[in-house]
Amino acid sequence: MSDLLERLRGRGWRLTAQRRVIAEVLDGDHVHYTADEVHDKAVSRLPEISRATVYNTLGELVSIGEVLEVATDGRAKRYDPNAHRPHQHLVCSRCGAIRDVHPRGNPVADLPAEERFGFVVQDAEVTYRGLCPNCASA
Amino acid sequence: MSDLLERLRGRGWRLTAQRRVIAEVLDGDHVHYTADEVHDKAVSRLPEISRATVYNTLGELVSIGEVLEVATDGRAKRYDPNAHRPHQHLVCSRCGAIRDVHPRGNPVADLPAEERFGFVVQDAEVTYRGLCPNCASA
DNA sequence: ATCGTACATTGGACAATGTCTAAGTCAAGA
DNA sequence: TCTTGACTTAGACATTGTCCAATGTACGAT
Repeated sequence: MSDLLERLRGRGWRLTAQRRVIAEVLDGDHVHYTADEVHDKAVSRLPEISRATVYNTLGELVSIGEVLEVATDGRAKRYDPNAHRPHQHLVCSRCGAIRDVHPRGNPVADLPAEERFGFVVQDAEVTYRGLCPNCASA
Repeated sequence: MSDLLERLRGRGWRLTAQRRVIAEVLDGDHVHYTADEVHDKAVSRLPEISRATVYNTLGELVSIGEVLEVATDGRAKRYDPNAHRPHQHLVCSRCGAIRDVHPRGNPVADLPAEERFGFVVQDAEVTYRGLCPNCASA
């Protein structure tokens, strides 16, 4: 994620303190914060950053493909900085914990032509559900 | 869906006019309404039905497994009456149209043990994304 | 057939998440 | 350093969902 700011500058983005802080918050593996969580963490580094900026910036990062938007539970969307390497998600149905996972094979290939209804299928998003070690033992 | 009311009675549910109307609205294949869409359609048959009843009833139908809850886009959840036969969803990224589809194989089998992080994996939900015939030709 | 009661429904307040706008601020090129 | 257009801000507003106290009603018991 350290070079995200460089990539953004290459796209003509202005490098503001707000964008720097948001990029820092989104750094790491298995990071899947909601917009408000990103905002909370950003506020602790830059107290006057506004919710609107966080929403705007996340939306822009998603639309240029630097961040993935994940809707695992119909509640708030979560933002995943690991957009450069394809992966899927494993979610605990009890506590909501999320891990990035890499299944074998290509799910799109498993959809037969006669099940495509004339759609141009671009990709597939897989959400595995189960119980995390903590919740399974409780 | 015609026998849904019978199954509900078997579970000790009271058969109210409201529940009957909601069951009627949810009848059919490729039905994926949001709660408010269900409410709108129900209102046209039973004008005084309230939003709270629709939300309550949908929530109960989901918790007993008669209806599936689908979060395809992080907006409103959609409700799928085809809970008895396993299937996945194909969504148009442009207009949001949804079809039920039946891929080959079992996606859970494609997740290697070393990618499970100690989770007890119960099932997998696959969302195929692409363009529907209308949007693809436009 | 009617009655009593536990269950269902209602409306409206509230909560959570997300969007929009007008006005002020600032990064970066000239 | 100046200028300017992009960025940020605060807060109003929109959408989706939840909760609660008051009211209504389905259905077994009488």
